[in-house]
Amino acid sequence: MPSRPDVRKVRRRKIAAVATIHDVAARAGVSVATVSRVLNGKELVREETSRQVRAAAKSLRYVPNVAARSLSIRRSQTIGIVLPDVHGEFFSEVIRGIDLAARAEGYHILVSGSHSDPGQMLEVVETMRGRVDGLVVMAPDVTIAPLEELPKMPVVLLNSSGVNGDAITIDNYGGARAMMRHLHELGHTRIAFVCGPRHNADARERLRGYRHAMRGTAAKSLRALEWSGDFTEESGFAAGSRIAAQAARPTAVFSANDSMAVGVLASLAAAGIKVPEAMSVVGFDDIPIVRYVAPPMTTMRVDIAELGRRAFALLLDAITDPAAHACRHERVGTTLVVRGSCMAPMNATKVSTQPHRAARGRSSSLNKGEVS
Amino acid sequence: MPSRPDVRKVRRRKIAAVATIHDVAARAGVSVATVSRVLNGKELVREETSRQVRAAAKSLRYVPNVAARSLSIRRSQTIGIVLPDVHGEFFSEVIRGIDLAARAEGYHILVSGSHSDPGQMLEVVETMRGRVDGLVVMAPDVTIAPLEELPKMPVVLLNSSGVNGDAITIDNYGGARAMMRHLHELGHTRIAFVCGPRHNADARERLRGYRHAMRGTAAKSLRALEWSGDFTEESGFAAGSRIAAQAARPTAVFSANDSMAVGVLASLAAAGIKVPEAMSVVGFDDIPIVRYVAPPMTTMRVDIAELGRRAFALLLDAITDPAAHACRHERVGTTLVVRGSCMAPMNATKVSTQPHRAARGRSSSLNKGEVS
DNA sequence: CCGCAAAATGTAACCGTTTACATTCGAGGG
DNA sequence: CCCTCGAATGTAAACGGTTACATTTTGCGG
Repeated sequence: MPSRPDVRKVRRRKIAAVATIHDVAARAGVSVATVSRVLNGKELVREETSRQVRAAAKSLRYVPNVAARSLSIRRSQTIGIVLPDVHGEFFSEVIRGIDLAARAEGYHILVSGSHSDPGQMLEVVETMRGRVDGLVVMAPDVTIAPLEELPKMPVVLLNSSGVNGDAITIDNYGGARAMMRHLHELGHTRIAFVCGPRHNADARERLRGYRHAMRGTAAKSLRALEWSGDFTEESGFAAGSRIAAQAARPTAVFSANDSMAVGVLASLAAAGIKVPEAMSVVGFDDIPIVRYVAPPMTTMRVDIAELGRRAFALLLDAITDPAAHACRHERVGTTLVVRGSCMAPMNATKVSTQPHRAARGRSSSLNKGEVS
Repeated sequence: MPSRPDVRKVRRRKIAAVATIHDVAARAGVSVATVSRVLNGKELVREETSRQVRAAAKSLRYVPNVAARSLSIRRSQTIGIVLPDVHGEFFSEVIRGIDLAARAEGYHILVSGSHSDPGQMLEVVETMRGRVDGLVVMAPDVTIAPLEELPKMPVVLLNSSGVNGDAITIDNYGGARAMMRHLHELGHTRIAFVCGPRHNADARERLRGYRHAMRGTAAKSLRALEWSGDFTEESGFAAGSRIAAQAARPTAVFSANDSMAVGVLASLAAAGIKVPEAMSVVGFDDIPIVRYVAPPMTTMRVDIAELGRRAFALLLDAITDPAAHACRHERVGTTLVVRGSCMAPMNATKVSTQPHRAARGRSSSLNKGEVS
């Protein structure tokens, strides 16, 4: 059966609609090794040969087969991003930041979202094995523990409480303290707080910052000023409604994130409570929309895209040299953005009229007034 | 040199930290073919053997190497999503919709955003070749023409004007008509329109719907009622400010998307014009935030996640059977969501008090009042 | 007990690269 | 003119699966 091989060859060639490195080699009159060398630009090749190869590749519209390449070099030039339920501007900003940074380095990104429980997340991570060189995992409310089982794959955690690996977090505590300082300086003492999800790391830190700041004030029954929420507009609306219905209202409401603050604003409007005259409202994150609610909202800006950028940078370092890579925990700062949603309470004297200093720590800086 | 091969073998085995199909085969005492058969569940294997193989795989924590698999079967089980500059809730919703649908079918998604010009997009698409089995391309303002060059890769266009391939679009025209009908029935005749980007397909269709509806009215100098915008809050704010400054103001403003409508709302608030008493404002898209602005906004809902889902379904069909696949152009409907941002103009009589019918065509339906 | 089809399993080619090592080429020194 | 030594290039073995085809078992009627 000397004809069998030929039959196969022919069939294969027909199926292969795209040129392979062999076709390029044949066309250029060189070997596949040379083609590979030219195209990867690593080793010595005569200029003349190089030109011919490049010409052949172009004329055949040759594009290397990525699967074969990854198989051979054991790298996929792709990183995975695993997110909890993807929605809202926060996540899309993170993706955007990573995407930009990754593309600049020739990396692709594989995205998977909508994971509420660790089990499902782990499953997805499993299916990503071999497909990605590293992972950015955003799991603000699950422990990292299950991820530890992953074999030899660089992972960067976003906004997680895990401390054993690479991680990038927002300076939530510092930001919350800075916001409280701002409110205090305006003269507020009865400040309510709308909490985020109980198991969310960001939410917890913001709450911690709030509580720390409240400790020094004269307000009694502090817990009575805290309202539960889950980072959604709805929950903010609900909390705001309850606050509005109170007899002795606080003079300011600090919401653990902007989405809830928007909900608070809507509920106060519905209750006929004027903002900021009757009550000040502030948020956290500086999502784009808060600039356009009425009144424009004072908030702590978090540079989310920067978060993504830094995460990729860290991951890339871990990927390129796993041995030399030292685990790091970076923190991105926050910036106070003052808009129209707060003012000094009606019958209270301002504590201080001079501009307050930048928030404690290098990671928080101050920015009065609208930013571009 | 009989020892060379051995040296290699040993080195390889050390490097290979993860088990391969050969390891599983050895452990189970069968051939690799059998392991492959068991794991893919396609062909006949004795139950007993199957059990052993599965046990061996589990004990070795075997995970197939995707690169090898793609190389062999010429499929990557991955689809690519190419978007223009990724930001805002719209894009994250699209991704979410596709992600959910894709995961259910065992597909992964490779995302690339932030492409403003066709050239850059084409470049990205090129680097995705071989990495993905198909593409969802969202290019509302570039022609499909350059994408035609792509060799044999299924592509589904989102919100594009190209008509030659698979595509999914929003029923922008029908939605705009339905919204205008709503405004007319409230008694509005002088209705301003804030346009989207000039080359954006969605924006154009919405404008077309608006213009068609205005044709029948008594309003003269129709173009004077149209204001330019680019889908951003800023541009909406700017347009709103100019409208507010006019002598003879319109009684309603129809914004080509919600983001701009939010900007319009903010500008009217700043100008002291009450909404909806002095002026009605409506948008398009029903992004989550518009429920929480003051007043809550009336808008045309677009089920964006559904858009993503449908896009994936179409793509999957094209991928699984390219030959039998017939190019389709699907359209997703819109739904009127009435909230508090519009009412009958002050000194005008309502044209009709009876509830209007569903928008013309099966793709638009009517929904009065808040939806869940 | 034999023969034989069907079922189960094994063998090895192939997918398209990369790359260690082998080979060839050409120039300069002896 | 031969030898040596780099530089340039070629050869072929991986990478880890899938699968067509070959081979071995099984089950069963005769």
